[in-house]
Amino acid sequence: MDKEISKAVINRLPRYYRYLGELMENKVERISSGDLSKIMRVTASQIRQDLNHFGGFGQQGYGYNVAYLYTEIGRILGLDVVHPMIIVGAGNLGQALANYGDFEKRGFKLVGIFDVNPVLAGITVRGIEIRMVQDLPDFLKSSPVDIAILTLPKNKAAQMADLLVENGIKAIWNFAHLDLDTPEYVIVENVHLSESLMTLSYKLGEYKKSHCGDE
Amino acid sequence: MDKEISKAVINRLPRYYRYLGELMENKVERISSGDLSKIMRVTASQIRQDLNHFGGFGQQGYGYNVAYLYTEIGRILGLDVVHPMIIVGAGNLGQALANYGDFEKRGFKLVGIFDVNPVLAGITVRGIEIRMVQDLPDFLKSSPVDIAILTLPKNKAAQMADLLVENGIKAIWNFAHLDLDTPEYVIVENVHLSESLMTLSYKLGEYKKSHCGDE
DNA sequence: TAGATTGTTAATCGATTAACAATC
DNA sequence: TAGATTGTTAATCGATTAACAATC
Repeated sequence: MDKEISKAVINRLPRYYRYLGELMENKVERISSGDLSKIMRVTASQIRQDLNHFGGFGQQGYGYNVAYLYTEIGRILGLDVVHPMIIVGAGNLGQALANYGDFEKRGFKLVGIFDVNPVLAGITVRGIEIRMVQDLPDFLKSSPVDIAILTLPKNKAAQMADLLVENGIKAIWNFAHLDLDTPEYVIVENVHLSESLMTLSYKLGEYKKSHCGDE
Repeated sequence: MDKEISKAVINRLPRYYRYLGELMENKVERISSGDLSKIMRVTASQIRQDLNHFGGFGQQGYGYNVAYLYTEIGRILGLDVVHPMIIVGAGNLGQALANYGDFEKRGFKLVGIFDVNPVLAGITVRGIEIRMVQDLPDFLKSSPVDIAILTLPKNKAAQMADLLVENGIKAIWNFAHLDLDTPEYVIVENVHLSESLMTLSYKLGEYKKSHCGDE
């Protein structure tokens, strides 16, 4: 059953899901890979190839049923299941993520917020009280948590990742600016914002070089 | 001079930069591609290949001078130049990014914050007053801005991108959950947080399948 | 000089695209 | 049935890795 699907394919799945959601909002019932390819600006071949990793969702001569495909991709992405999450690091970014309600719609349910800074203790964000990390081990014993969102500064993130793993966390959404050194079974998804911004900066430099006659 | 460097290489550059910065902090003066490959968990071949796209930074028999390579990569990434930025969308995420001081260290200087919500008018974030988007065209006429950070909700982001482009913005760091439809010369770097989280969710599902005997 | 390590070419691997037979 | 469009195999393209001659 397992053919080991490549990272490139997985990364495209949420984008398909987003576009299918939009098609549904626009009451589009069916779509061919050709039409979808025009909207998404990828090749029809890639769409068919990608989807077929997971099964034949389409029908020759007809195309794909939008609602059906949307549901199926949602299921593949695990959006049909509730994922309890905690945020570790209740700074600006942690609080911003806590306040972002859209995650909940997709089954990502925030169940706890933790920080190391006593000043934050007891403050409530979106109805959830900020706890101290000392309480984390006990909390994890009594509440199932699928995903830990790590929004602590770099210098505290490494040891916190260790603590999370020791206490049974299997998946970390890492916003700290370092690569976590976790056991291979732990799933880490990095969001390195500063690296994204540097990539943008690089392209800007290329653009300016080509448009201002420099070099 | 231009051999069109692939996106994969560009995306790795900031990571090299980060590791070299850490080596400098640890007073490491020189490093070989072999040693760096062990630390970064990539092949030495890839490191040499990547760096050689931009010139010969190393020396046979010696390796690479850490400080020199760090500076050079910084220059390639455009970190030796100040990039004035504005934030458009002063919600939780916009304010969190505004408060993140590390960008400034790398030359990314926040010069303005804008929103459409009058309630936010006049509130100051990190010394910068939130302005209304009506003032945006005038602001851009009088102040040079390299990068616009778009942290508005999806339904307002598309038209705001148009407005930004009309007023001369050439680069957008897009946090809105949609693909912007901008002219080809505009540089767009997307940070689709919900898609990153879905990817994590997918992997979690795979993990659970393989460990809980399901399917 | 001898040893180390780069820069660079060649080989491999994987991902994308094209093509088309199967079939709705 | 005829036309459309998928599922899937084959061809192409690009990126990664290996190898090694050049050279510090």
